[in-house]
Amino acid sequence: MLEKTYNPAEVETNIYEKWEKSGAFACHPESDKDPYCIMIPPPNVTGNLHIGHALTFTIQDSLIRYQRMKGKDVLWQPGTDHAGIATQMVVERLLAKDGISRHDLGREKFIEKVWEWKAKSGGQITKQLRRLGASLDWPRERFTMDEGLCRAVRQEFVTLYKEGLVYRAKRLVNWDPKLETAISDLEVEQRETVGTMWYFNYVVENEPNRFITIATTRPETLFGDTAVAVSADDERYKDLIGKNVIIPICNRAIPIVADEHADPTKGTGAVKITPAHDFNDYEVGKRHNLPMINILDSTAHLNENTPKEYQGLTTAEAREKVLSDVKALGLYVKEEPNPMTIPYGDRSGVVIEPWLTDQWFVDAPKLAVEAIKVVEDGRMEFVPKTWEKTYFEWMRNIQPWCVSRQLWWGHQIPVWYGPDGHYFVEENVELAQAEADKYYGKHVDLVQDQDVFDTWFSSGIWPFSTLGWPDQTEELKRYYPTNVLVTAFDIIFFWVARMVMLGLHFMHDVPFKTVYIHALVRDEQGRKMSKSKGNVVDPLILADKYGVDALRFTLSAMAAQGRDVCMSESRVEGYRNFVTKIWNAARFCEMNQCVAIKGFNPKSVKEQLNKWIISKTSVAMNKVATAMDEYKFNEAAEAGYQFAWGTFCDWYLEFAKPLFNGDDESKKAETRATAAWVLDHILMMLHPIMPFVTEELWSKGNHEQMLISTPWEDLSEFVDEKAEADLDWVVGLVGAIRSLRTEMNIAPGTKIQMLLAGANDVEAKRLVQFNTLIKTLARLESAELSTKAEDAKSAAQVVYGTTAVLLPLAGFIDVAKETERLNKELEGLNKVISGLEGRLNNEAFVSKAPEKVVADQRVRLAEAKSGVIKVQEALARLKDL
RNA sequence: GGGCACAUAGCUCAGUGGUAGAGCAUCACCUUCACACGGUGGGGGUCGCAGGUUCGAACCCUGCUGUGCCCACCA
Repeated sequence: MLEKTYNPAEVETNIYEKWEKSGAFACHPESDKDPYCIMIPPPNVTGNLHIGHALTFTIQDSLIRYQRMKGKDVLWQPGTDHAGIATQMVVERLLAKDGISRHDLGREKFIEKVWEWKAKSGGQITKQLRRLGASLDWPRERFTMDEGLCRAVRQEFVTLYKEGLVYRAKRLVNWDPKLETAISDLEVEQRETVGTMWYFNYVVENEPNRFITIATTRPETLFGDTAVAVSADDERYKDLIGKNVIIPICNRAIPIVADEHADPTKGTGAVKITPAHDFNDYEVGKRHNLPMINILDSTAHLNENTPKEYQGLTTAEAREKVLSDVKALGLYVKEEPNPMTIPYGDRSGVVIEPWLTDQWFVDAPKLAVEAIKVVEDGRMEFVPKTWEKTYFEWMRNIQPWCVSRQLWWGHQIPVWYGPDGHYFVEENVELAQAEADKYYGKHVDLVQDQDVFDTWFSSGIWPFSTLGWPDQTEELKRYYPTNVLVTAFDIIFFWVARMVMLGLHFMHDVPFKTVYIHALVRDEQGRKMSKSKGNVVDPLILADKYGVDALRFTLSAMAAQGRDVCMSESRVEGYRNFVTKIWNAARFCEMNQCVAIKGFNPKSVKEQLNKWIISKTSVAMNKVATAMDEYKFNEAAEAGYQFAWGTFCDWYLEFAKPLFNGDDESKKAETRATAAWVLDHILMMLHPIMPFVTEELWSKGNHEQMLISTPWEDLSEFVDEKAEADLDWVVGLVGAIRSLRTEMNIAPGTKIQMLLAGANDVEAKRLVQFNTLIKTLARLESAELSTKAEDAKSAAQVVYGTTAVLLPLAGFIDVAKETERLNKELEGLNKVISGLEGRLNNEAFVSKAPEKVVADQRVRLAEAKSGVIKVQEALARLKDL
């Protein structure tokens, strides 16, 4: 006997262990089934499951479970990411608590500490994935810094280098002075602020009374100025071009150059050029061969290229000092507020400095060509399609990708330098040493590049590195390209684009055929969740409180395409109730000895009621399947919910009650078997979304295998339109009677008579055939055909299709109230009629609209008209009372 | 500055040319022998605004208003 209420916490752990131990999650490369593969977007190894994870992994697990049931050989590849910057920061913060910096420890010791941290907290996220029910093929779990993947990353880099797609260059990059590393454009966050524009005079060399006024938002960079640019056409400065001006404070002479960058309409039309600290100025500097003076050290303090009294100051301190010094020199003109955006590091939160350094770059523009083409020609598609525009937009404007990071945690770059700076790009030190020995003609000591790769450089090859690449494994051949990548839009650029470029380059095929982009999870008010706002919803707390199934169902039900998912606890509660409802339905079936019969043939059932529910089951299964095939998870969830609750529980089980308790043994047996069969299929169709309660209930049934491994059945052959029409009519009739009863204020327990007027042969037959069902559900003493006009005397009436439902209630009817009610009904019907007539009298509508639509409207008009007559008759009768 | 979304019931959202929907909330009645985490029945919407296309528009087109996001620029 099932417990009175379902206790999710108790069963979830047990069921998951059972699945995992049984090997139900394992892929079978040797099988002859069609493969289906999803690569998990590897979460940060030291991360914690947040609500966004819960959504993306629920979706993936639903797809995986559905495809597994559909008979595919499924691989859901698990793994975690070393997440270079994020992880290094966490460990540095921990060390800082003891007053230690990573530099105190040294690189080797520090990395040891990170591995220790990983060993300690690295299992957290995979435990949480299990809690969520994720059916990942765990024995295949990979880590972006495990031995195989390290080898793959080295090969990736060396191959790209030898193909000329990787190069080393001294360039202006986004420099994070807190983390002391270069970061990519994508890791820079632009924040809007109101800054200040300052105007200074630069005195013209040898002409003490002449000066040029420049405008700047960064006065402190003046020590790095190497020119002042004006427009060649600017009349104000034409004669100054070629002359020098003197930088205030440091009194260095720099030339005035003509350059297109200077816009006569902005500022004063004269702009100071600081090539080493501004991306635009850098381009100007290159055009005019200007020196590039770096005035900052790696922590954004002023360096030895600035006057002594400035050295060691922060940029903010330097700015104040420059301002007061310039004012003291009498060269200050004015200042005004200036709205502007300032770059911040998305991890460190500090202001990013453009800084001139040597870095490794991947020739992304070249790799992007094919990556654009595959989406254009449909070899890869985005769902929803609208994201393709975003993808194109970015790919067509892609910049070289800086892949080196001045961090310690990550894949150290496989480049070795000789004493003279000559370098050797090889997969390991032995190969590099051999090359170096050859090159120098003797043994020399090599030093490996101190930098590591951008994390995305390793996750970019995730779809094939996890399958064994560069070895040509069976798995690689079988599961690449994968079927779908599921992710939120925020990492299309970071990750998706890189995987496509690298997948196409190394595997000569797309990494996945479909990219499904789901919504971001927001709070109830639609705000982005963030720790600082304190509106973070912890999925695990919800899971503990309401059960994982309720959480998963909520996320699926809200995962409509292209929308944000707003998480509200009341929704979770509502779906927890649904889980309970299923549980109780199963309990009810159990109480009535509804046992699944092996070899039960739905085609053999005789009762129309049973044919009806079997047909409805078939339709529901197909709805769920279609929705899953189209990534419409909300529709899949809704179809299962409506069928299980709205059809099976609300109607079928109620209909079945008298049969369960009836005397007809064969009817009883058939109904019991049917109920068990339908319940099993409800468990089946809900399993991908709510795996735990369904498996638990399945395990109590008469089954040899677990639900997770049970094939999804196509039940299309059991659709029975006749049965559906019959019972749907009964359902509608009962609804009409119930509604009328309530309006007439008849106590729910009171049994009354019902007469049906105006029924045709089919309806008359149904009334007889389903008499017991109708009486039971509508709480009637009798349900019969009306044969004579007097039946309608003192009866309350409601129109149902072309029939009239009569409840003889002599003495109970409040004439005034009933008149009002009928008039309201009449009004509604007349409104419908005038609308339909207007349409049908329109020549253009009748001739141009599809036949089916026109015919449909005619039927509705006829129904409404017969309804009007019936209501009018009822009104006339009331007058006689 | 360029681009992409979005605006439907009190709330959260489905609905892409043919009778405006769901869940939650709300109201009334019901402790009926699976379930009060329940049952039954209600109420509630000029589908952001203005035009246009169409026999017919929440849906397609144009403009407007508002909201969100992305990218770029910013002396």
